[in-house]
Amino acid sequence: MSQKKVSIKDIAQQAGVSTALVSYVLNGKEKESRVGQEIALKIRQIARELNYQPSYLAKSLRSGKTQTIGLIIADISNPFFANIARIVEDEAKKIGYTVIIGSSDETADKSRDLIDVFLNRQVDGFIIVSAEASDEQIYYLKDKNVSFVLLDRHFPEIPTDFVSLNNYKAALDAGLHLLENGYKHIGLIAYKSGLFHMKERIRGYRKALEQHNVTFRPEWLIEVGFDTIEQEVKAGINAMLASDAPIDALIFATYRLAISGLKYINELGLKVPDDLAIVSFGQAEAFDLYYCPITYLQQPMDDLGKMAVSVLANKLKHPQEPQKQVLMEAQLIARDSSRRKVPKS
Amino acid sequence: MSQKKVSIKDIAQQAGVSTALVSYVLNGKEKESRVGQEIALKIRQIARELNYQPSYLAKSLRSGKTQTIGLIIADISNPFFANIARIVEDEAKKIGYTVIIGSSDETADKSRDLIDVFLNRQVDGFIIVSAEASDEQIYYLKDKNVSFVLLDRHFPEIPTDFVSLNNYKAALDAGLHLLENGYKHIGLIAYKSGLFHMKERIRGYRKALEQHNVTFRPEWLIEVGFDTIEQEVKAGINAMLASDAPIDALIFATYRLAISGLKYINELGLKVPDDLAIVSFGQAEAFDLYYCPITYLQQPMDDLGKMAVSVLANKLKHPQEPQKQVLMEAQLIARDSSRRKVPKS
DNA sequence: TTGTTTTATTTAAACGATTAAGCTTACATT
DNA sequence: AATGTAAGCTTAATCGTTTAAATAAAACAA
Repeated sequence: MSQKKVSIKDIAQQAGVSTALVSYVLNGKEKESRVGQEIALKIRQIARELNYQPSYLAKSLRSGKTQTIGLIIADISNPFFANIARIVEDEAKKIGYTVIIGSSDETADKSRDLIDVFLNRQVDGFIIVSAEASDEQIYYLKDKNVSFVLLDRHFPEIPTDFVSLNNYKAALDAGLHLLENGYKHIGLIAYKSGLFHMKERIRGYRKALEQHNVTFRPEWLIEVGFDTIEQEVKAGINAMLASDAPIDALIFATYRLAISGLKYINELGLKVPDDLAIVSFGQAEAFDLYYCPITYLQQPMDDLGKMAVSVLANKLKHPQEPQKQVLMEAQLIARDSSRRKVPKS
Repeated sequence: MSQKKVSIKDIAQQAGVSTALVSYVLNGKEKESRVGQEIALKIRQIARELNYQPSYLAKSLRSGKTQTIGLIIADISNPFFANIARIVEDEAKKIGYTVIIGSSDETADKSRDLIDVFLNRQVDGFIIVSAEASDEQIYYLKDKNVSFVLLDRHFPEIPTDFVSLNNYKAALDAGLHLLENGYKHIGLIAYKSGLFHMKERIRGYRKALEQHNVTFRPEWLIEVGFDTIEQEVKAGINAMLASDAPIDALIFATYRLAISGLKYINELGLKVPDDLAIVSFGQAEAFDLYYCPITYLQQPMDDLGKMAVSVLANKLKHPQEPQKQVLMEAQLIARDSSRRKVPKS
């Protein structure tokens, strides 16, 4: 960078005053600090002429605030989170915050690393999409008295601010939708996870069956590990189909599971929805492109992102206010993959 | 944040020395600055005990370096760029840099905004995926003597460092692949763009036709505007099919165009590849999921991202070294959507 | 005139680090 | 004894801001 930055000092020199005056004027404190009218005007003028840009570094060092938010998401290669990231970024910029993003890749270790790096960078607060087994980190942050908001996933046993989805209700809706359309043997493929949002999805699914007096079969529920999706999804679908009560409908608890599952369903030559109805969480271009458009639970990404920023911003301004816990509703977008069941001839 | 940060001063106090010594020791300059053995040990010990974390802000203010890279990408909601972002972030972290990401959403205005915000944040350098008509910004940066590397897109008339794809070669390969598999009437859907990478793709496509002595038809080449993809793609495909020489194969110049085009091809009830063979740039889960897996040009995202970071890092260390201009090759992944043409019976 | 306010401005410390330069000792050399 | 020099520290300036406190000058009151 060639042109050495112009500082408050340069302006002061030009105007023939002290740096203090310049600071007062440029921060709009001329009234409180009783700065003269014409000198204020002159300072503003010179600042404009020199194209003065205040140093965030110096400001931050002094104030202890960096106007920076650390966003830790579980997986940036997942379009859902990528979009959330973009929304958070836009929203934060509107209120004068810069966002630094990190992807934990669903591991607690990386997540902890990121938290440390970001704390070192003196972020003012965090928005976090928690990874598996990262609850200890939440305690850590609470302990340090750092402001944060959990997004999309939260820990019911830890009192925190959060913005998340009513996953129970969403899964319940998905199940009821299928049942009402005539499907009785409904499977669910979920992640093997201790995270609450996943458990809630399972709970909702089971509640739907219960409400329609369908007896749950253990082989209908498959929980797969993060790093063995491919194999376990295949094995799971096989088991569901080989059951005494083979499934006629399948719910995927996440977008990624759906992609994996649909690939395999294609391989098997099964026709959606005649052989197997489908509903999935999340949304993806892939769902539109599929020969039979996939019914999905639309998560209000925009609202989730915006709300998270707003809750955090508020928390930063008023640290003592009570915690905000927001649950949003997903919307079921019904399409061909779950259309009313036609009895096989 | 409750526990007030521990500073170099606290350590100095505990050790009963001046802050200078602490700084020397903690920066490994004990030799040059002739610090006593045991006092050095003691300082290190105390630093560890107090869990000292240096303040980036103070360091940066002093040094003028923030160890931060600004990454400006054209569109974070595009999985290709989202992945690039992730790779850049990981790679940068390895060498001690933090990345702040901004999405220009393919507009020069937002891109300029981001550059200003990031400059204000004193990023050490930029990695930029340029938006349309943003060449003036590149001059601006050059003028300011800011270090940057262009990624994926560059301006041939402006001498800069860049890491990009051999788009000409990639498109040529795509065309030749189709021609060699028996397709003669090949269309291309591209963006209406002044950007070089897009022009190169078109040039490569036309070169392929030329090499096989296929006379190019104007209606085979459709260039659509960013914000009218849907309609123009439809109209374009219609025109290509209604031609005197209707197309039997279609190349999409980007992933997003492919998604849009394939949806419409589905609507039309055309069968891939029997009615229409397909090759697309970019890669997407959607391509795998399609009933007929789509042939695509695999961009070496990993290498692109890593190389960009490495070129920038080098530039930051040795600003005077000659510019690095890297062109990488895409790999054609042949799948069913472009399999050898079977003459219609 | 003297004292009290009010107004306008400057001084200087602080944020947390880095680093050139200066200051003591101790010891070796002449 | 005088001088040189190396070792081991400390001092203080600096990066660019903010802001409490001090100061100076002007305005007003008694």
